[in-house]
Amino acid sequence: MEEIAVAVADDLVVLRSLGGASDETIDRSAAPVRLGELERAGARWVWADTRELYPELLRAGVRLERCVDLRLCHAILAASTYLAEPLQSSDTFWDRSPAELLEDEQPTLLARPMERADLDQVVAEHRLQTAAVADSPHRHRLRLLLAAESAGALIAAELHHHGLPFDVAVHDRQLTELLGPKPRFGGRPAVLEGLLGEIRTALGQPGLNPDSPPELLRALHTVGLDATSTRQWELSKLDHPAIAPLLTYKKLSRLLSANGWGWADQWVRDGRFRPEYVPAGVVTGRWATRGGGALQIPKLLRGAVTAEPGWRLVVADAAQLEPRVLAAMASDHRLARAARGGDLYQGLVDEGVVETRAKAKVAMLGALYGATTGESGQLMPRLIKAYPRATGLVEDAARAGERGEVVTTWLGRSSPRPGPWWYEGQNAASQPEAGPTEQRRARQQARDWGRFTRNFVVQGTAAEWALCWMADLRNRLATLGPPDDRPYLVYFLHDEIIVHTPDRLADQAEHSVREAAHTATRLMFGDFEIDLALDLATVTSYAETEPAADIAAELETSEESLEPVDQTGWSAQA
DNA sequence: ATCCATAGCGCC
DNA sequence: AGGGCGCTATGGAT
Repeated sequence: MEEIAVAVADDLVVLRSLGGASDETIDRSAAPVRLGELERAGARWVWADTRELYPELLRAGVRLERCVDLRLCHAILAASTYLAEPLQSSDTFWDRSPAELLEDEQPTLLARPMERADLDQVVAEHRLQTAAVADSPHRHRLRLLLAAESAGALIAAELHHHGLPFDVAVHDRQLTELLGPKPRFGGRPAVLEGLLGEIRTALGQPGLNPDSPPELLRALHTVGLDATSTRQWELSKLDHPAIAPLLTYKKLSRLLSANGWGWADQWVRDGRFRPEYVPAGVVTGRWATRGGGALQIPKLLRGAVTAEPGWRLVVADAAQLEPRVLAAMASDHRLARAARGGDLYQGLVDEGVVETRAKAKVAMLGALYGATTGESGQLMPRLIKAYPRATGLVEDAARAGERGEVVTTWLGRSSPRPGPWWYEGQNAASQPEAGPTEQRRARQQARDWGRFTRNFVVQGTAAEWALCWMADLRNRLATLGPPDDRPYLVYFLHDEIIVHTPDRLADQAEHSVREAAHTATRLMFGDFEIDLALDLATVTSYAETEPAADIAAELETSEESLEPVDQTGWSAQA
């Protein structure tokens, strides 16, 4: 496989085969054709930032199979405790994280062009990274992580390029059903207007604006309700005729402002919702998104996500991904046994750890998030007794965070350190003259950071699994059908994917989704027996998955066949 | 007019 | 008094 370094200037693209030496300079407009040729000859692309060039290649119909996104990889390697020596670039160009760069890109008047690396910088950084990884005691894990991260960069661009099929007519119908018809000249829809009247009457405040929390709070006080906030869960405990319409109003008003007609006008074009995906936009390695709030499409509106005629949606999510990943990380065979089958929480009940599924869920999430009080905190001792290895792993991560240390995911993404103020606070509190307030605050801050690091290792490793899953899936799908008529990814959200597939290939797409999950599990955890169960459905509308998934989670356990999987094409295996 | 922090709620 | 986000409206500050 030939590695080709790529640097982008304004109108030019420079290529250098890392096996040879001579550069090739082409017009940017010629890049799709030239890169397409080299791609077919088996190139792997090495560049500073996938976003520099890949979107326009996609627009020109060129899909690439493999790349190294040096900036994303640098961010990992600059922090990873898996490196024997910290990555030392003398070139500060690479110090700027992807997230930082995105800040710059905010659509302002001063929109600066993206900072660019030249070809020598690209080649030097690639050498540096390759050498650093080769020296690492965990080189296999790091190579897998970097391959997955880079594949993610390609996938993110492709997801944006394709967009999620979204039917604005269905969306309009749903909104109309819930809110009343779209107001023709602005203003509130009829249903909201009606609720507003009820609220104002019940509270005796004809001019009340319930969208203003302080104003609403004052109004509640005047009718003798002593609420301390206007949060849903607090309001719902109050007994007053205004409460019911108020809660409905808040829900619908939220829906209107976040995902109403205006939202659809702004974000849906030509039947596709195209958020921008930001790989590693979250410190744990999860992706972020920009635009349209793609991380929070309300379940209420998922019916508007529909396959095109002759196509279907394969919707899959990894059930209870985080506790399963934790079991594998900790080699906790007993937790892995509870995870066998579709429902890990039910597994805890069957193993006699807790009495009900609901308790199992609360206890497990409490362990992952660091709950100390309430029902979850009460259940912790039983969880610790039953699963000392799994709980021990997250406890260790929490303790490390409380000491201000760095923790690292399974494949090698390390946590940031708290800011200087955090260490100063800890230091001050440990002095003999420190006051009780000072000490209490420092302990609080230590525990807060511990909860972050506790969750970091699990959330981050789950994100790695999801990346491996998607990367392998992408390659499998690329082998099905001709380019214009084959399944492709259209959505990703932490542990859930949607594939848009021609009807006739739906079965193969489903199969690929399962196989990719097995591959991801095997690549990350080798022979450790852990079942990463998928909830999977082929549907016409995204909404069809919801009730089924809920019922399945409550009542059933689905069996997964563990078939052997073959070689993967995207990861750097040793 | 524009920036910023906060409250609140949606998702995992 | 549970981890991670994005987004909107509000209201005070500039």
